[in-house]
Amino acid sequence: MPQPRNEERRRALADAAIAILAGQGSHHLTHRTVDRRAGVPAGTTANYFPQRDDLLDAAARRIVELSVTDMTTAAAPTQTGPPSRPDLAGLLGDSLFAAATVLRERYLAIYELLLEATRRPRLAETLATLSESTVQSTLALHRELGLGTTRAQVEAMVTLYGGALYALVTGPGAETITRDQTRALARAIVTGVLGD
Amino acid sequence: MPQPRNEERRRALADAAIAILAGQGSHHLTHRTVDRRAGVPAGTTANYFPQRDDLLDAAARRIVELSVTDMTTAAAPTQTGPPSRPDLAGLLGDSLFAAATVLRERYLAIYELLLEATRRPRLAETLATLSESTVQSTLALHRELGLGTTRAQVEAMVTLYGGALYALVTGPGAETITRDQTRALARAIVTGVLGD
DNA sequence: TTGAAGGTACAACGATCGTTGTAGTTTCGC
DNA sequence: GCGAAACTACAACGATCGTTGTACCTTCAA
Repeated sequence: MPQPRNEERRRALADAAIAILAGQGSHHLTHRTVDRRAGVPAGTTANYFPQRDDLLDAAARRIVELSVTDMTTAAAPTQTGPPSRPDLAGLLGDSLFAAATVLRERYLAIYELLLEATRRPRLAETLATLSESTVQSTLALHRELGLGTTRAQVEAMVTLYGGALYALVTGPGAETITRDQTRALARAIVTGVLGD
Repeated sequence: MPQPRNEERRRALADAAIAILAGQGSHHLTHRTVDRRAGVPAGTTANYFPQRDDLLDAAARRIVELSVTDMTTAAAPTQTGPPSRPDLAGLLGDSLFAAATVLRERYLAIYELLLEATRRPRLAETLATLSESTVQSTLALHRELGLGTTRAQVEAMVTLYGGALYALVTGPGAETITRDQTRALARAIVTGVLGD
């Protein structure tokens, strides 16, 4: 066999699916629209992901892959110095800003998929790994910073972070988001959950 | 003319549309599925809301109507005593619990519509009134409680509240939500935004 | 060089979509 | 009562949907 499965093309199709989810919504995510967006002959997507469920799951798995890559590379260059609480809020605020602007498309797709996962156990399972990875990665970061944050606290922060991001990404004026705004939200999240 | 427009039937169709949005998602919201859900002859929904856009907007306007009704009736029986900060967090926590359980269907529909509003200015405008009403009502409540909360603070709290609700409503185990959990989230929101 | 296996392109199925048109029915001003 | 106006039911349009089947092509083990 040439390749067991054409992974490159699978990735391209999944990326096209993500772009459609963010740009047109799950209502317009079909085999044929993915074909057109990816610039492949009609029927290609149906060959790779015969059921619509397969297509949704492929988009979700691609998003998990992208997010995990981002998390591991972002965790790498943290210097070993002892950054304190304000740094944490600043870090979180900048992360929130980036997520709401540069990564807006990806998160719009995530929120589409999360809603769909309400009725699709398979999707829910795939996306659960994303949530778990985020908690794990955040917990590791806090440990690295010498903070004694508990898992429950991290989960609360992740919940509030993801929620605030939803509001930012879907809210009016998604182009008018400022770093001050996201920093204020992050500060509220950090002090609200961690105290002080 | 009998009635200028059959408001009762419009309401029934909008309610059916909301139920479908929450239960099957916007992908399955069609004229015909609304007909079936509402138990009316095929074609009825298309008569009342000829374009799909009209149907989405009708669902959104119905949700605004229901929510505003809830807010005004909930604001009524507040005794004039001076409840303090912990009461506020408790109030918000209980409200969060109710929203995530009894009102879960409505909020699932809202989050579907908010995502759709990203590409439909008309929907965005309708839903903006819901957000504005919530802020206004919350601001009035805080004034009534003798708290000097600013509009920016209320907006931050509403953002975090709506976001936390999204996580609760879409997250795994939507049936395992506890009042302790929502109270803890509410406390974090209140202290995070208001300080202390 | 051959053959099996998987990748690829494309046609086609019935079902459903969004939308429009058109007869019948009901209601109320006159 | 009578007629206009709105409500109602239903048929139908072309387009697209999800899905399946089928030929052709490429690649590599034998």
